[in-house]
Amino acid sequence: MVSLTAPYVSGFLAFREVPFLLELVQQLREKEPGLMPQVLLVDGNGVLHHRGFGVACHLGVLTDLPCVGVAKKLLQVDGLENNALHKEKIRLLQTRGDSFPLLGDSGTVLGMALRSHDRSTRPLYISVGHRMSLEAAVRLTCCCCRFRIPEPVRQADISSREHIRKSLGLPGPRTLRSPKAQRPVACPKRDSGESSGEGQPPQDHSPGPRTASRPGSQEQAGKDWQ
DNA sequence: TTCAATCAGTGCCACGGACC
DNA sequence: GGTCCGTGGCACTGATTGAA
Repeated sequence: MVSLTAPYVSGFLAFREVPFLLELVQQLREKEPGLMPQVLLVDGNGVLHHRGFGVACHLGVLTDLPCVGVAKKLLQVDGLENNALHKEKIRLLQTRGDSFPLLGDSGTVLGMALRSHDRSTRPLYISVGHRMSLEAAVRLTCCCCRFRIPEPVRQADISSREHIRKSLGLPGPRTLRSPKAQRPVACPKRDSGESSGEGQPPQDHSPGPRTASRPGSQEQAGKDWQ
């Protein structure tokens, strides 16, 4: 379990999470070199980013491993918008493996929208992170999909949530899905009062807002799935 | 200048539906 | 009928914008 001290800033996810991911990759390289992944699937964007250098690029460059950015929502950069035309293109994705390029106003293809599962109507947004072509990234991601989310990312997400629950002593999933009161109030709004009240999760784990650190969300990706 | 509303990106969770 | 998964919605952040 790691504690994220850097605040979340939209578009700067890499600065918040990459140091921890890099450390884990380095630990793996030293202690279990046989388990080193050949490719990293990152829950985030690569070149599909405001500055063309998202978290997948950061991690790929620092680890020198091939890296793919897999986003679940469209990052609206370089003229890319989740508008009616985009939704129409999504609608035309009929079966698993169908995709269309994400062409920015600058004329460059920033990534691909991929239908990863027959039952899924929402695409994944694949972008190049490091040392990999877009076509290979799309093929690899598609091959990793049992469901909509690539299995490495999905398993990492499930494992991290379970780890958090155990660490915080929270009940398992779907056992205490109480109404909003149970939702952790990370940081009360400006003048909403300091009365945090009960029903709050333990505070010592989280130095800042959005503290529920998600250890191993991305880093697990490469470890478990090769 | 201050405050409220809005925006975009992200994480979390309840709900509905598919599958066994 | 129970379990599992995807989707949509809500809450959070900082930035931006417009009104008072």
